[in-house]
Amino acid sequence: MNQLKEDTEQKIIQAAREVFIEKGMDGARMQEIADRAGINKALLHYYFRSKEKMFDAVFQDIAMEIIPRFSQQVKNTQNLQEVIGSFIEFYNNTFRQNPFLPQFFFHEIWQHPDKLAAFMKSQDVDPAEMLKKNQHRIPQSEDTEFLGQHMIANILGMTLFPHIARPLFQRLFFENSDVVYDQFLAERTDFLMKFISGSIDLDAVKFDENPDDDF
Amino acid sequence: MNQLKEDTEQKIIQAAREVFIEKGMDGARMQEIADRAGINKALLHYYFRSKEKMFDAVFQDIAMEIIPRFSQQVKNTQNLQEVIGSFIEFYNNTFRQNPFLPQFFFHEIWQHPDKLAAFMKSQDVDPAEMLKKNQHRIPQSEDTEFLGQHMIANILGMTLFPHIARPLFQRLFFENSDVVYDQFLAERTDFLMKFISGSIDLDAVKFDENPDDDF
DNA sequence: AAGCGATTTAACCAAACGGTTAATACTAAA
DNA sequence: TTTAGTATTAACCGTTTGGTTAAATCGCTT
Repeated sequence: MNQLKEDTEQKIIQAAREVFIEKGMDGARMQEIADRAGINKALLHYYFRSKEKMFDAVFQDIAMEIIPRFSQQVKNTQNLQEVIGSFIEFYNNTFRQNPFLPQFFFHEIWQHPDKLAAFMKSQDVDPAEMLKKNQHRIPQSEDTEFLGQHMIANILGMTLFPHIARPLFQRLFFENSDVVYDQFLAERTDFLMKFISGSIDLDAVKFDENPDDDF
Repeated sequence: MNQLKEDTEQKIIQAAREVFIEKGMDGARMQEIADRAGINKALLHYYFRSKEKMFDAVFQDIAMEIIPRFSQQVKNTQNLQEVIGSFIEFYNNTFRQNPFLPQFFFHEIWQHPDKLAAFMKSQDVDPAEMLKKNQHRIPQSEDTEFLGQHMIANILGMTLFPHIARPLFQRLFFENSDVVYDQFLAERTDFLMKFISGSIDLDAVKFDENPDDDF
């Protein structure tokens, strides 16, 4: 009985997860979640009292799955190269399996930033503190006091972008081919590592002086 | 009369724009749009037949405002440095004024990618073609045939990220201070230009070997 | 097999939603 | 000032929505 209960709860969470991620909190319908879970709609309210509470549970479920796994992966690395490498690989794997996930997270970032930040704190995930701890190892720049923040933004941005913009980017630059895009993503880890360590010569890159090109 | 008509139409579009951007297509309510425009709800259907058509109009309105302005700004530049510079500046300005805009675009990217791609084509905005035109000026790499795509992803990612993740990023790394974050954004153009041209020495950046740090 | 709490369902509900209608107010031309 | 078309509104409508309820079913204990 207890086993069955856990079972249904998991079926519901799984279905809710799919729908919430694909459609967003507002676009999701309780009926569709019930249908996908293969149960009656009233059961949703039996397990989770309201749509909002259900969404929170789903979010927690997802975050608990992603954040600690990522956190541990980073912990086991020591220099920047390693961090970046495992970081990019982690995201490539995660998002290839769950394409809607980034959009889902960004929606939360904008609609409930405090809740999200509080959740991270509650899980002892505190990037700022980690930055502070390593401040003395980051070279001082006369240009900025935010070198660490800039670099984190760079790495996150470059890693995430091909995933969060995939549908458009794939259409614009890869003839909408999944295969080619996956190839592009696969070689990206190496490319970024080289790019970040400054070994790619960009002075050679010049744009056409012909002014009639679009974009 | 014609003047008044244009007036109300603009009032509606303006209000709809706000609500759609803040709440998304699904989260937006026709009543709220009417309220913000200071008119009766039925008028919305008088000008735009349905919610969906109204959303399309709003989207077109926004896209027509952003894309050509950006397109022109890029056209007037010749080398990569200039492109990147004007590009970053453009986004910093645009998104500081419309913080919800990136989220809005990404939602469209995932929910209606074909519509978006078609719209760009209809506006003669074709980044792929521009890339092809300049292919011979991009250095050939033995590692990848997608150097151009990688670089565009890098620049877009690094530029956009601090905007699309702002609520969380600002809380985690800037004690949620608008002033400090704006300062961070302001110095970012310079930082990125230097970073991209490879003049920032990252070999000096090493992470602490102490394994008990979070993140 | 009877009893009992936990689980599941069909039927229902009030509120909110996008959209319609019919009547009114406005504007400009005659 | 009448008239005709446009713009605007109040009231209404059917549907969908998240949520409730009361009854049925299941699984276990005695």
